[in-house]
Amino acid sequence: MLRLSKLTDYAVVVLVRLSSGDGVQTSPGIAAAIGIPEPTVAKVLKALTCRGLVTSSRGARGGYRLTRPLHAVPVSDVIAAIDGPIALTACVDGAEGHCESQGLCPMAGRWDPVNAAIRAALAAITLADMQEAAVPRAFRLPADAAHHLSAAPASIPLSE
Amino acid sequence: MLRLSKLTDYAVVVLVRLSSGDGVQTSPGIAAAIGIPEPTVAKVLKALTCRGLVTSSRGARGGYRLTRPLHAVPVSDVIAAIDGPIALTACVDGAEGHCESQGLCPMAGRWDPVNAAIRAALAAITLADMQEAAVPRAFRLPADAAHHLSAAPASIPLSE
DNA sequence: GGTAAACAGGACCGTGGTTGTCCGGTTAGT
DNA sequence: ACTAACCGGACAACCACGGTCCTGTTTACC
Repeated sequence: MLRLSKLTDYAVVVLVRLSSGDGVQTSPGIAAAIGIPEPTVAKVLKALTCRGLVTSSRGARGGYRLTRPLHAVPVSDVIAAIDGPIALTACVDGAEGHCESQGLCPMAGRWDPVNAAIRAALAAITLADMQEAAVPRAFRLPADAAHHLSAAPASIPLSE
Repeated sequence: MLRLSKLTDYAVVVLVRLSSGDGVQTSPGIAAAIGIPEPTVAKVLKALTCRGLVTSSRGARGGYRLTRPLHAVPVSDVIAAIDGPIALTACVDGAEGHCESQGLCPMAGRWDPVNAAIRAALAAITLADMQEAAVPRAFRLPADAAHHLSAAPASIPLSE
């Protein structure tokens, strides 16, 4: 299914949340606002900080702040921050010491154009694009909504 | 890493192999030619047959044959055959009864443009494009090639 | 100066999906 | 009739991801 890590989905939600509000926002505060367990939010924010998408202030009254507005953050950056480099297979660029055993591999490097195409596609979409995209599909709570709430009260699957 | 299933990689190799040679090719024959265990090749071919990318002839002298030339097979078809529908998250199109718990989910449907972009990118690349892509990078056997051969003799990681 | 709030950076398991294999059944040539 | 090959499903081992927790370290406030 070309699976994207769920953490990446969380990251997008967190970043959008961070864009609302002017000051710094704490990890527990964000977690409460978007309904994701705090440790998970913290892990996401940690990764985003490493990649420079957000800045952190330590100590009491600390928190996180966006370094760029949403329209300057391509989705590819978020994915790269959480999932690592964007590549469909590990057989790319800097892959050394693997693959091509006994020279039989007839596909060495063939995925490169595919990877490049996907990278380009993801770089062209910013978080602002995603933010203004189809919201109407949300809030269509089906009849069994209560069932789901009781079934999984703690974790809130966002785009699951 | 935006992981693509390894089976999909195999599928590409299998299809390229099928394009060489005029008649039908048997599953064991293909397996021997590309160095992948036969059961795995059979599983891949099974999925490709279901999606109509190859046709099968049963019985003795049976085998598989391409239904389309490589330049008419977009990568998206191969991925869809093995990995299922192309979507970064399960929160798409026909996803029902999940997600949007208690209406908190602020990102419902936001991944749709991203999915569409990736689908378009993958549909624009055919197996012929991949076939004629960078072969030179192959056969650059490093010094420790022998080590790898002895380390993993049975399975041959193609684009791993 | 002390305390509390918040980030930093690990380590830690449970779970689910993928991988790879195997088996019996069916079809069609020889 | 026999054999070669596909068909369909089931099954175990493995690995990565998801989620949690714990121990520092930093900083603001009392």
